[in-house]
Amino acid sequence: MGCGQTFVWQRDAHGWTGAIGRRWVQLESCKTGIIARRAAPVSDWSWLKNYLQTNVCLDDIFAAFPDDDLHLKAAISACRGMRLLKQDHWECLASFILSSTKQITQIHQVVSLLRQRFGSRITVPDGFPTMSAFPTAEQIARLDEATLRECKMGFRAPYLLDAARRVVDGRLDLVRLESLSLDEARDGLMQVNGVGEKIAECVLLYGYGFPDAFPVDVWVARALRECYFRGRNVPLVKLRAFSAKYFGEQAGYAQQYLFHHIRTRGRARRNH
DNA sequence: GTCCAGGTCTTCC
DNA sequence: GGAAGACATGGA
Repeated sequence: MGCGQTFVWQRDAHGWTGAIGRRWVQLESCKTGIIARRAAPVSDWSWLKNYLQTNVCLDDIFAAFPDDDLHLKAAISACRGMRLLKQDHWECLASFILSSTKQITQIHQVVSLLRQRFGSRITVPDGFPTMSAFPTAEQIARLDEATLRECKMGFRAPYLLDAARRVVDGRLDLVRLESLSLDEARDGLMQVNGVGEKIAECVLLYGYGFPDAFPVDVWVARALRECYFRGRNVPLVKLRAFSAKYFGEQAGYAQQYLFHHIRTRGRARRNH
């Protein structure tokens, strides 16, 4: 949950607490799997299984990676079990619009402010802090730029507003993108002001499950240059072209493991 | 105080 | 079509 795909989960003494849609959830890993707790008893957990993509066999994913890639092998062993999530389309798009040139801790802050101020309150168990859902496109579209800027999102405010209004008035049909090819879906998302190739790929990977979406951000670019180009300053377009060919049909998973590995490795170094 | 962060857009050549 | 600068905010 701390792997940069989503910005809603908070770690506490019992694991991770967050909301999937309007459902408050607490997740705790144990030897046999994951313990999930909700505010009230439930019998149907299919929405959580879908979110966590528990039906995906990671060994099959790893088998599709390039043979004998020691960098990928190291990244996998550093965080074995990490999965790509299947998030809500709108929440994912909105969150990544807010992500450009912001540190991940700051994205969490902005998303948290947005939820608190404009999202609908959701039910939490007694004794737990209040929580709100991520505001819908309709809730955002009703606001103005100045109000959004109060959530510390700066120049990204008009971008978020543009996205929300496109979704509300139908110019952007987020459901329809599911049935398109990766290229077509990416083009669709990039109609939104403030959504470039990188943000579009993030949404298509974390919100739609396109297996070969491959966001190249500063971290992934750093990892690619270091691992596959001997640290040379290879331009972004060449890195993208290389990735599209090299990593294969499960490139998105390769990206996520490389991203997580280079970030956590850097953190470990700084702590020494 | 300075640098830079899960980028993108605009301007200028 | 590619390089350079602008854009808000705050963590490190």
